[in-house]
Amino acid sequence: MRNTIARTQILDLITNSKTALSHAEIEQLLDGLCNRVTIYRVLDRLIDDKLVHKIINVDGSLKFAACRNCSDHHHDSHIHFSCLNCGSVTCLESVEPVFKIPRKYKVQEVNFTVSGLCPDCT
Amino acid sequence: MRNTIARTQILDLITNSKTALSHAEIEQLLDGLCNRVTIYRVLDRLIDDKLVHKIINVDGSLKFAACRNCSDHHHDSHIHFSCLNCGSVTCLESVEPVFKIPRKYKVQEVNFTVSGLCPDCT
DNA sequence: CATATTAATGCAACTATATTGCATTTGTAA
DNA sequence: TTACAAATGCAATATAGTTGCATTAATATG
Ligand SMILES: [Mn+2]
Ligand SMILES: [Mn+2]
Ligand SMILES: [Zn+2]
Ligand SMILES: [Zn+2]
Repeated sequence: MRNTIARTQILDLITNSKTALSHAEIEQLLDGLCNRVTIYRVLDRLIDDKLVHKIINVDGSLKFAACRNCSDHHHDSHIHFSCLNCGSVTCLESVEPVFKIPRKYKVQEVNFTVSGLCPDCT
Repeated sequence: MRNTIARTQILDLITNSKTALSHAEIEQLLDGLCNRVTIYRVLDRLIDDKLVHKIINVDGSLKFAACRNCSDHHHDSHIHFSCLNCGSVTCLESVEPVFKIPRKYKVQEVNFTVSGLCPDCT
């Protein structure tokens, strides 16, 4: 795992962003720093390294956000809020929903997304 | 809204399926009954008509399942279980998660997916 | 510092999935 | 039975992500 310019920049962007970023947004922010294929590959690596987690939006689009306390395995069971107006996706780190599903299902991962209007768009 | 053969067949397939179906699965089951573009359009209409709801899977793929009690508006705030082994997606109609997010967010829709192993794959 | 090793990158081609425009077909109301 | 618009088929197009391979560059080692 090498500390390349692309990796550093992309991780910086994601870490410093208040909201989750899409591949397209990252590409635009990088402004030609690297090829779009490299962005895909760097994102994959950052996820493997537990530095970033992937969010599947309500419209099926993907967003990426920084991980907190995911050193050995991803545990982003928090809710993601997706604004239907501005398209922003925010990690609500402190909100973990409570649910109970039949014992016969073995739960491994969780993806909770709530959509509506964010504070800026209300 | 006309009652065409394609519409009837696709709705039948979805209604009678224990698990949610993807576009590809529907296409295969229909075995050439209609063009794949028609399947996309019929699915859109069925969703508009509140007869079917769309599920965004953990891998970003789409699945379609029959609605229950969604005559005037969709209210599928139940959990969906996505099996990482066989790929099946099941509506857990009775499971509605409890969560509380800051008042400044206006919630409209909800998409909860839990992944792991389904009863058949345990 | 110089060099060797191989991870990472760029590029082009390819794949998979979904959408659009338009001519034709078909369901249904009159 | 006819007229009209909804629905369909088909081809073209769009969008997103993947792959193979030659080249570049990060880092470990002497
Ligand atoms: Mn998150
Ligand atoms: Mn459902
Ligand atoms: Zn917003
Ligand atoms: Zn299964």
